[in-house]
Amino acid sequence: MSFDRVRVRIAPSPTGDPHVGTAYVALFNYVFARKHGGDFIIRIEDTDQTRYRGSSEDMILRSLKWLGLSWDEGPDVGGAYGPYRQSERREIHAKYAMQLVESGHAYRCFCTPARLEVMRQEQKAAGKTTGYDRHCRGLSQTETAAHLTAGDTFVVRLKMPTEGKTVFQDYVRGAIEIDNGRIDDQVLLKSDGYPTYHLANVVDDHLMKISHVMRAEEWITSTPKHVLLYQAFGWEVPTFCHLPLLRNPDRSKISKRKNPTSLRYYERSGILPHTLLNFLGLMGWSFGDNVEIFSVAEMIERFDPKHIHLGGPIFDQSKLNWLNNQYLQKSTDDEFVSYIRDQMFSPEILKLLKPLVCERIDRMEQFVDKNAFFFNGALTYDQATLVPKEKTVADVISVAGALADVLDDVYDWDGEHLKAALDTHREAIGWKPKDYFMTLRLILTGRKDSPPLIESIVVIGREVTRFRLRSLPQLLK
RNA sequence: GUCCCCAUCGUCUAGCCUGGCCCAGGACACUGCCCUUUCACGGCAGCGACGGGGGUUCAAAUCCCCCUGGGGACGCCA
Repeated sequence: MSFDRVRVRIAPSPTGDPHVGTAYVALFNYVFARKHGGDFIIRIEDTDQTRYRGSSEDMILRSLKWLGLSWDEGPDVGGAYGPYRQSERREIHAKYAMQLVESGHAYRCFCTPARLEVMRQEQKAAGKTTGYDRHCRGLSQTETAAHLTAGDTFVVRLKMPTEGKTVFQDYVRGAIEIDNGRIDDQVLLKSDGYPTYHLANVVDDHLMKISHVMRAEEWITSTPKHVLLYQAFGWEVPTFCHLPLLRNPDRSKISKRKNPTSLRYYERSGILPHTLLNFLGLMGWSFGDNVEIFSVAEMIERFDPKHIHLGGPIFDQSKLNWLNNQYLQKSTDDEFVSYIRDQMFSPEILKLLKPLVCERIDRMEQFVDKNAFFFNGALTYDQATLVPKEKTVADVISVAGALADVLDDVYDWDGEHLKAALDTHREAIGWKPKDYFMTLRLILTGRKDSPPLIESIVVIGREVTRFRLRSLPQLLK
């Protein structure tokens, strides 16, 4: 291999909560980099303007710092190969895309999203695999020029070979091959001028001298596209290593609807950062010698991606709890004090709580009992009081589920947006305000005498709110 | 549906590459007992798996093939 240095990266997309899957991939990359004295890099892949959330990048970096995974280059610390935010690299990506157009490896496509949608529908109806029909691939220079002068928007697509097969070596899986005929003419540059993941990823990995691409298994199918892209550019292909996907208890790809996925949830619920790292290290990998409890430093000593078990591990909360308990028991007095003080009763949380709780307590002694729900995860419910007259348990469960969906779409977790979302949802389902808000109050705070609902939800946070809403069906069974 | 990946206790896994030491080891969960004024911790014990079928071999959890099952991908999302 001619990469003279191990350089790995994680490429999170700032579209929401910091994800436990990001931490998982980050851990393995981090450990691999440290093991080989290489570099661990964070690159923010914010090329999707429709899903971009401003606060997300900060939260992701914050959560990774909380975990103690430090990076050598990234959007906040810079580095020799920056910028590390793809939105700031648009000109670079556009330049390389046009370079491929000129070299004949790519072409402009003027098909509208509407046309593509119709095409896909037809393909689906005919029972075929969906894929671009290469309508614009054969466009003549004059036809292209006509579109251009007409001001038609276009995307740039990679011209995939129609014959032969593309093979790449996965570091843990061995050779993986796919017939070129089934690889789509991938969009490289979107009509808004932003690159797609495929282009940006390959270009940036090359420019940043990434030697090993360790990412989740879901990328296997598109890896041949990436390989073909490297070849079109004439660049050396890095080593690919696809990690297994974390799973929900039902074995589907881990998702926030079925399992808490936010790192902030684990932080808020009092899982220690080194517990989570240790636990993640147990997913698909084992230390050996029947040792289950180990530090990241110890993991670095033993780690070898070759020994990754490829079955997708279920992210099971009960073993995580056991592990955390082990660490809690082992902690020193000072450590324990700082865990509780910094992670549970942090000044940030207490300051948020102050305006909500102050007028409702006289002696401070009442604080803990009256406000336990701000710190708890799951609550217990009394069905009789939870369900309004004229409503059933099933009604409440369905409202909770629907509301969880609604709140997943609320990107700005503040009073204003939450109020709007709740009002809209309440009207949509036609519940009386009194029933709706009291039921919600009981579900989310567990008591009737809690501080104002919306403000409370803001503090409880997105993760715990979702958790209470989503876990309600089990609790009412 | 098509393609790709995967397959050991309910769960996380060891063993598989380099077949015999495996009638499969550890951990979580669960059950029982012990410790204990309670709960928890801790200790001990128990329950519990090589998906199925063909090969190869003196010998297969380990190698090969098929089936089945699970997952992923099929976007101007990453």
